Amino acid sequence: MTRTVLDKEVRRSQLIDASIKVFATKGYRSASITDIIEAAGVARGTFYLYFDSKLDAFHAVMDRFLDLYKEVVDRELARSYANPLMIRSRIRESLMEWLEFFSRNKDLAKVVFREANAIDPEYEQKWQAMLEVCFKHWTDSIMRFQKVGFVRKELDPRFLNLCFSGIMINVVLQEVIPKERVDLKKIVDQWIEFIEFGIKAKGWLA
Amino acid sequence: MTRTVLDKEVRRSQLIDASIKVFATKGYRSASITDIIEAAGVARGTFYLYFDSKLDAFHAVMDRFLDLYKEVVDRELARSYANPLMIRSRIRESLMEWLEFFSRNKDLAKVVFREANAIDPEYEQKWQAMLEVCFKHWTDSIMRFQKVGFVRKELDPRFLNLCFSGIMINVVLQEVIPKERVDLKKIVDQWIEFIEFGIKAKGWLA
Amino acid sequence: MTRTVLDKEVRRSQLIDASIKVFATKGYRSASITDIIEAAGVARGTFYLYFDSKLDAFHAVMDRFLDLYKEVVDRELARSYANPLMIRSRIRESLMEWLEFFSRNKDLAKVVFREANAIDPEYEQKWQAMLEVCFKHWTDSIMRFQKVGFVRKELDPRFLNLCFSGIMINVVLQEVIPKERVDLKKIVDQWIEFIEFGIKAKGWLA
Amino acid sequence: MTRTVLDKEVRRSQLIDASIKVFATKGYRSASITDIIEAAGVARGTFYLYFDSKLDAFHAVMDRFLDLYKEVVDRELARSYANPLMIRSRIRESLMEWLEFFSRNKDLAKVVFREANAIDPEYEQKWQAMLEVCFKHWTDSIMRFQKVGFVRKELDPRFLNLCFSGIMINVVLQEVIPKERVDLKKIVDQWIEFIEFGIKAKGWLA
DNA sequence: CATGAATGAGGCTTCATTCAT
DNA sequence: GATGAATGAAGCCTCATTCAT
Repeated sequence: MTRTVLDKEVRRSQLIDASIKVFATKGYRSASITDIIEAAGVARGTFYLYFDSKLDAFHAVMDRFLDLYKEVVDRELARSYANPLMIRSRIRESLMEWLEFFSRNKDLAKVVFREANAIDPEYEQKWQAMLEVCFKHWTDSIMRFQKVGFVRKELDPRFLNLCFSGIMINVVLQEVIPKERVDLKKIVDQWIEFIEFGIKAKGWLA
Repeated sequence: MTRTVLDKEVRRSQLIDASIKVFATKGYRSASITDIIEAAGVARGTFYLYFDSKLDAFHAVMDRFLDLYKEVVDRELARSYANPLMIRSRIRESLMEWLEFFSRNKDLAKVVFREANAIDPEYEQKWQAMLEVCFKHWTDSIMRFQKVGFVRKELDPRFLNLCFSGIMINVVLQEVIPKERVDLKKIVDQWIEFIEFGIKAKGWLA
Repeated sequence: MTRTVLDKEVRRSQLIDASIKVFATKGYRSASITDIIEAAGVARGTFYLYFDSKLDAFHAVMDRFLDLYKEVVDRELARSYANPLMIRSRIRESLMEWLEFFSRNKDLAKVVFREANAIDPEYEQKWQAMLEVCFKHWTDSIMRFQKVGFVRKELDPRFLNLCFSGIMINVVLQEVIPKERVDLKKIVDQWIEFIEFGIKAKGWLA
Repeated sequence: MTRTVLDKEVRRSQLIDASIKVFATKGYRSASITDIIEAAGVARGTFYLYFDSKLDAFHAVMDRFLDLYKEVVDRELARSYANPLMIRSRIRESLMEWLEFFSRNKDLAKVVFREANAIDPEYEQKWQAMLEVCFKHWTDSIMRFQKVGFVRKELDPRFLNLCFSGIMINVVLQEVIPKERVDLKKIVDQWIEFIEFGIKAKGWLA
């Protein structure tokens, strides 16, 4: 009907936005092209002008996520952990930043965390690659902290990473995303409290 | 084709088995009835003799899971935590049992943990009910341990639960399921070590 | 489950009864074997012990109808129309008897009249044959009445037959079958009044 | 395949045409979407672009019929019956027009008259509504003629209507539709002759 | 570039019929 | 004979993708 000519990148971005929203709401498999083009206010054919397929749009969504993700990682890498006295506050800052990042991009986080486990033969491969990118950074950090002496050496970094990412995913999915307003600071407090000292009460025998 | 008449319960069980395998491999949405009946070596109509629909088969899979799950819970509840000196070893036992349970039922675990987050309006309701059943028990345990004095009172049980279940899901999904042979004992050791004392090295300043 | 051994003819008749009821309620196409065996309280396999197929059962139903139909025809043929003075009352009797017949066998009538027009490639042929049997008798009667001089010779017997059967079908379908209690005598009165003298008022000009 | 883009209304009309033909040949229940799309020379998906379901297509067919039907009714209502001397010729005209209408739209007539009695829970409601529309007009006419004095007052209009519609249906179904060329005028002559004066020969005693 | 009608593979489900028990 | 589990062809419908305009 009314046809609007937009800058290619703008239109593409607009389509990715719509895809994110739709994938977040319905999940990759249940989402239909119709959903996406309706959300984007665009004709069917237009979708295929910017993506080769539904899967391709999904890839674009993940790439979008990766880009944003990397930004956070870069900021984190820029932070200096040289001063041992500041390590704890730095970790707190980092955690906060991640939570804020996921909180800012709820729909995107929804897609990524939800589809992450939803085995879909179609995008399996891309997923694995993406997860690797995401989690490599975390494992690296842990190992660095062990070298510095902040984290106990008897803990397996890979296992710790499983714990941390599991917590992150669960917290984001169950707390951050569903609630309108969350006190991220409180979450971080609990988080730090738990991972730093564990659950065991001080006085406990043995 | 050759036709084999089986006991109703046996056939039903065989179909559930096939469903579990297929759902584990492809996910609920991607799985087709064709996949299931091929996995079960059964004619199309036979499937509908035992289930009203694909969703119904999925429900049956979840019920199967719940039944097995409850067995573990029951065994756990039977265990006495009266003696404070034994609490740690009891927790170790419990953890081990859960890991063994998921390890024994890898496909089932795959389905449950993966679809758990996959937003599917179709089975949303059943899921919520199921998850509640599953996680209520964990939160209860944590609170009990706090009363006894084993777990620090300043930790929010609900948050701890998020952490524990996140860890469990991630560990099962990334370690237990994909690997042919896993040293569950080693995992439990790390696990206990981490959650009991946290990550922080003893001598660390501040 | 409980198996009852019955005389072959009895069981067959019981199945035909059930078929009639089901076909009357749902129509041939919508009726399922399941409907029939449930109505008959018989196992699936048993149905195929007595009929080759659903169509075969339908044929049996029609044969049942034809048999009953012929009985009425035979009784009618037995009636003498020799005395011209009695022709009108004889016709009245005949009409009454037909209406009573259809009234007695409502379900059967429903099936026959409804499916009569519902073109189903499956039973087309049998239908045509059946209709011919049914209506031949009527045309014969009309022609006989023309010979006797009761019916005007300028009326085409075939056309008259179309009229009569159309009226019969419509009256049975719309009046006799749906109503719990019908005053058949009243219907016959109107009927005779109409076909004997037509609609035109006596005094009407031209 | 080769793809032809048509005006939406044209394509829809083409699909209704195909539906009419298929429903006329096989009946609603036996007709399959495959039949219809083959008759229309269109892909499966195209059908669902224009109808929600098979039932929806059937509704469209009925609506098509109703539209045409109403046209005839309107023309009839426009005709004046004021002059008593012309009533007979007016009725003849009317009858002729109806026959011509059904003759022009044989397939449509087939569908309507045949499915009219076919009990199908699916379209029951729409049918009843449609039949009411169709037959109300006829009963009204009869009553008007009684008031004018043309039709005998002792005849029940409702019953007469059953007779007339029964005749119409039967004549159309058995004479007009199956025969390649029918002399409609002859039919109307016989028809008028019969309903006006009835069957009884003048001289007949009593 | 944009549009949206058209396509057809493939998914879910029904149900007449068969056959092992 | 009777039973009912098993079969699979065939029906309805969806939806990712294509392509004429």
